Amino acid sequence: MTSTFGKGCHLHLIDGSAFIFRAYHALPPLTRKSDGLPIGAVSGFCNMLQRYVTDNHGADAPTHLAVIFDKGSHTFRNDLYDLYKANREAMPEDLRPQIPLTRAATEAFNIACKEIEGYEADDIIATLAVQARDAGGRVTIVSSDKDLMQLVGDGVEMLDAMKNRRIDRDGVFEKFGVFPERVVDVQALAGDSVDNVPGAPGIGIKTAALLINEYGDLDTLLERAGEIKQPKRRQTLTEKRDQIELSRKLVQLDRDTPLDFTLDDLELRDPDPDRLMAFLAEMEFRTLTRRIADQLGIDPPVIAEKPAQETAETPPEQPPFDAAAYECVHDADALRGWIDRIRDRGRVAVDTETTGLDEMVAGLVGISLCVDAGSACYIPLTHKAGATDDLFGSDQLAEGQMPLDEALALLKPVLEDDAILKIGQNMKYDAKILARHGIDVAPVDDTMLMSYAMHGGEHGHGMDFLSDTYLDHRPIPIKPLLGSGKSAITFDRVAVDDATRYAAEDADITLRLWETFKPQLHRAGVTTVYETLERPLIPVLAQMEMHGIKVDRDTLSRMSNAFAQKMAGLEADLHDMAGRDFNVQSPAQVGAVLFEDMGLEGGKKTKTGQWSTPANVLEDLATEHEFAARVLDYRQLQKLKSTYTDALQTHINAETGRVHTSYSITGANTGRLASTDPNLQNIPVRTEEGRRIREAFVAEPGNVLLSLDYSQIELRILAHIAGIDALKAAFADGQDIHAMTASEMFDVPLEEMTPEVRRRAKAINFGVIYGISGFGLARNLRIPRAEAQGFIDRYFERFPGIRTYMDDTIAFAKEHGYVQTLFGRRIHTPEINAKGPHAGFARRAAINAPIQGTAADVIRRAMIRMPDAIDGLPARMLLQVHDELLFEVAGDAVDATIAAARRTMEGAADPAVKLDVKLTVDAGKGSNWAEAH
DNA sequence: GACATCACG
DNA sequence: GACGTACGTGATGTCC
Repeated sequence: MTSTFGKGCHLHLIDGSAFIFRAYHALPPLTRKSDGLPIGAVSGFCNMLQRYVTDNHGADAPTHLAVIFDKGSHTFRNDLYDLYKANREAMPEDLRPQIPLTRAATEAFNIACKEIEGYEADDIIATLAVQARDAGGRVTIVSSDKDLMQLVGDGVEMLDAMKNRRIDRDGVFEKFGVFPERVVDVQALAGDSVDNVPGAPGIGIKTAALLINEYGDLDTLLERAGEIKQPKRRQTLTEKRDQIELSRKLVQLDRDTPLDFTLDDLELRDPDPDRLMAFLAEMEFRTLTRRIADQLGIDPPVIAEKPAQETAETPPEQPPFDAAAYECVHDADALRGWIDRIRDRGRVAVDTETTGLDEMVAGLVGISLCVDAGSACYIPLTHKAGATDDLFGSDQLAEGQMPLDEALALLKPVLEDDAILKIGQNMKYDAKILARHGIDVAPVDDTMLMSYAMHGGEHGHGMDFLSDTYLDHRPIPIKPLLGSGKSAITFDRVAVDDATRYAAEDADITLRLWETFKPQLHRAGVTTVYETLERPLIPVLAQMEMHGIKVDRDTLSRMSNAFAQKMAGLEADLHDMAGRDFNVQSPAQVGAVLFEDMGLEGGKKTKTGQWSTPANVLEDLATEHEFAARVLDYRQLQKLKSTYTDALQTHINAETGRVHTSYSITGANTGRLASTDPNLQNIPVRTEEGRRIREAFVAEPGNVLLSLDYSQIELRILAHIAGIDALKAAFADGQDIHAMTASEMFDVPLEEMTPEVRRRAKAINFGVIYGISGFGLARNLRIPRAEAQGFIDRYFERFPGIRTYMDDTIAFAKEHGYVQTLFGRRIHTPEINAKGPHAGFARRAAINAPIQGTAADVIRRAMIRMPDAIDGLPARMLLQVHDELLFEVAGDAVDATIAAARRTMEGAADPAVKLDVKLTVDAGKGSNWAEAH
């Protein structure tokens, strides 16, 4: 029987974050012996919890106890002020994986462990403290955070566990110069640099307390600010009134946080010895396990002295693969059994089987699940009965399958449960398939993204390769099941037995890869990259892809017809000029006409022995020869028609009327995204004719397309990374960066700059980013190689930091086998120590990767924050084109959306990286993409 | 399926 | 002294 909280009860509330950080900083970086998982903070946390419970037996002993944690990074305070806590340092790499373990530790001690999405721990503490006080009980808040001091009084005290000092009303007065009732007023004026609360500039705690004590409270002070004698203070309080009142809202704790539990749920409980011992043993805390076992009067469990693993590649011990052991789930009872096991384990590998690769169209055929290595099942859902050529049975569902709706209804609570981790290989695919059936999968882990974070640049990240490499197991190939060519079938035509072996194995492999990769992430130093740049991108991209962009078929169709007509005319002209028929689309045949029939000099052959006729060669010939000019015209139209105006029409989704690209998170080694099916990152823009294709990308009626793009982001990042003061200054002054470079290099004053000189400097600026060579620049500018080399020498002379950056980067790559972005993304450069021409490529790629990769990281960060930033606005993020984000927004919210999106993009590096160069974003709007860009 | 070409940042 | 040479992508058509 539990009693009701009231007089005589004493609630202790532990600020979980404070405990964790103290434990982290108090202890050396210990790691778990068996696998190297960092465990120091968890160890310290457990020690502190254990001591707290056993040492508190006197008059202040708790009758109720809870550890309160923060949850989610976005709270109502971010809505009030988006810079709230914006300058907080990123969490240390080796602490991040320990956070969930501290919650597990609290639960293992059988202490109430509470957190509420969207609220800070301080608000929950405030609410509980007020409830307990109102019920007539005592409260001890275990924290030294001054933000909590506003709660002290009437039986509420704070305990600074570090100094073992209790803080009452007098203690608060000592700290703030006012009693708890007025602490918020003082904080509103003084601000807080740690949480980035602005306050009143120039006023600290001392002055704030003085003013509050003189005028009584903040409202009175602000009302009567005009009476203040000191002119500076008077001006500040008058002019910064809004900022001060905002600051008050930020520091005021919410005492009405909605709680899904009561004070009575926090009653002190004895730990369950088995559970506690199991946890401590799993963490391999030998000393602590023994000490607590002694206290509980039980025998400590034996913790095996497992040797540290030899290499990071050694997979954990796992049972052999056994396709015969996979279960085919036919009914609800069997599925419930699996769901119980999933809930038990708190995690599950999931894989969906579908009728195709286009997630917007493909039908769901079955789902496979795996809870432990070797223990997997397949749930067939929409397999068709009989042979494919069976005229009568072919569209009937096969027997022994659960109704789709019933299976999904059972799975939905699990797939959406916050406490159950869903593991996938390329989870964005499965998430989109399930989203079309009303299931919002979360939280997720993705083995493909883990591999990308650890091994980007080393190899691909497909499941077959990963399984072969890291599990030493070749998966069942899909080819024999589906066939190929004309006779290929879709997965719903695969026999259920075969499907079970194939699909369940995929889930099994995924789980084993996860068990292999998870502990390796921090050893590879990429936990933060995975957690902040990869994993959170999954739902963001899934939403963008599912929303799609409206493309007007009529516009494209009309353009296709116009192109076809022009091309037919050009083709006839070209045949006339050649004096014979030939295929204009064949470079080899064009070359034959030019260099054989017409006998032109200077033709080069490709490595396969065919005539080479790339655009730059034809351009050189075009001044003299009409034929070459017409071939170029033809090729441009051919490209626009086949790749864009024709192909895009086939990508318009029949249901949505929109085009849904698919972004590959792991597609580019540098961290850039890649867009496929269709590629919407290479829609023409550089020529007038091509740009018109963008007119077909339109907003819905009443809406507008917005385009926001980073201005010169890679050059800005180069200026920061290489520390080029002249470039930094030019960006700070908002100068034309290419003109500045030209002026500096060629000694031409800015006001006398010619377009030609500027063009050369621009080519050099870009060349630098790409790992410039005299040959490459010469070809690009069509100048003699010696002259190009002269420009480069001059450039390095004027901006010596560039040379240093290049040399240092290559030296780093040679030593470590990878280079890094400012955010810690690692791009491996396996060829850097190779001999021969390979090395040249690898060197230039190594020089480019930190720059291109940092820019890619920046826009990823912006994209991940964007849904929150535009929350509440009638706006959607549609596309990403490397340095550009495209939005669709209702006409009346254009300005608000531009403001929110620009702020998010320009501040995307903060707080993890403090750039020496500000990022600026240009915005455009219009009814179509051509206008908006 | 490799190659050449060309669209984008 | 020669070698090849701007970075990162995806889609299309030819040719074998």
